[in-house]
Amino acid sequence: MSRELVILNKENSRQQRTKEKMLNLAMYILAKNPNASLNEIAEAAEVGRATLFRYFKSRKQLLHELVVEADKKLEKATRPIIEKKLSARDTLEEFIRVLVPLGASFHFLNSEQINSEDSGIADLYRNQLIRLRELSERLKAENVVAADVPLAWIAAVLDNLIYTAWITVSEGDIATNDAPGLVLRSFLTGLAPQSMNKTNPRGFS
Amino acid sequence: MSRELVILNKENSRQQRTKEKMLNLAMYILAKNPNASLNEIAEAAEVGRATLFRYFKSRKQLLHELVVEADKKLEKATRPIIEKKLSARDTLEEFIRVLVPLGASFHFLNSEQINSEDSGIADLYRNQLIRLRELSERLKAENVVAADVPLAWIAAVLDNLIYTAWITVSEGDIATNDAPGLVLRSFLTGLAPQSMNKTNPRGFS
DNA sequence: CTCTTCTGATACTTTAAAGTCTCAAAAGAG
DNA sequence: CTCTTTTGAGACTTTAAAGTATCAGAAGAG
Repeated sequence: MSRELVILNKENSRQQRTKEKMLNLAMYILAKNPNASLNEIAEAAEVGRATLFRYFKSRKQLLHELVVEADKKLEKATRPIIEKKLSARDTLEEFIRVLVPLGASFHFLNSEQINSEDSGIADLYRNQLIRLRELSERLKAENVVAADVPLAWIAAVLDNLIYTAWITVSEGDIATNDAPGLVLRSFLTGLAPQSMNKTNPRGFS
Repeated sequence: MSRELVILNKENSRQQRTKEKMLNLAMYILAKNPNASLNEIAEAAEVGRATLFRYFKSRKQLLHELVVEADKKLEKATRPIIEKKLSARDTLEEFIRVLVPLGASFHFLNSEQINSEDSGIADLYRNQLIRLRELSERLKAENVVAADVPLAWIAAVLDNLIYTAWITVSEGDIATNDAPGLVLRSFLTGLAPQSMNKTNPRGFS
């Protein structure tokens, strides 16, 4: 008769791919509209509603897995950067580069929509906030950001610029490759023309 | 027997005040969480759920009135500025000053949550977008913003900075009076120190 | 104080989305 | 091709929020 009763993901099976597709599209849809119905998500992922429920026993669990997923992606993207022990300025630059394409995950984890109950999740959320705050502190300490700017403002602006970039790209209004440069530039020197002798901050053109 | 069957708002009656309280709190709550339940809104406004339904026959109508309200407020705040025919730079400054305190209305009207169906509303929404876009265009034309920055990015950043300011203030993280300055500064010159040389400009302490 | 208006509480119905179940058929593996 | 796994469709139940109705009592006007 049949084998295992447990659904075991076998390396890179069909199940694995289906699940990933659902997670990806769910992230995409929910980042844009946090209260999208499971119907919309299933439709976007091109699977039946039943399949969604086969892999996630409830909306809550889907959300949970998305958060864990988002955390994993962000961790994987940012840890190598931190380990390079660059200057705050260079860390910022590399952070922006990797975070803009992860805008959905990033904003998703940063948004408060989720943290209600679910103790384990609150930690990931808190970690994320702490990371942002730490970077903000270093930027101030190393004089990359002016001393008189409140920490809360630095973190909030960074978060929002990254999310704005992601959404603007995903709606086709600006080019993917322009986005990180625009974020860095907006954040550090603003959008006014660099009238004086200011040199273009390195790297971004 | 009793008088009018129609509920007629008599200048500044109790009804008037109740309704305004509900509209204000609804705006506040919904700006933070677009899918808050009517229960939460009623609670925040300190009225019974029944009263909410007395004044707004459905959630949809509440939303509708909120949009109209938001549009009125924004119109009232910005029209005088436009009529002054200032430079783009000064217009921007005055816009930011009046829009930050109206952050909830502003972002509410700008968010896409609503525009579904309801033809009349779509117009207000479109007008709002056009106003933002026009300002962005003028900023570019008058060289307040660098020529190579995409219009979509200017408008998006402006929208988001204003909303971020409002929410940061309303959560108590930055002072009300600091907010417009931070927005203008972030937008035009960014958060980096304004000094010419990279090393500490202020010498020792 | 008296009479009317307005409100809050509560119990009720309706609706839309969440969640369950079944089955036939598509997709893969051998 | 055959046999097994996995899926999509759709019918069904449950749940939570939307929406309705009623009524007793608070608030306000004269």
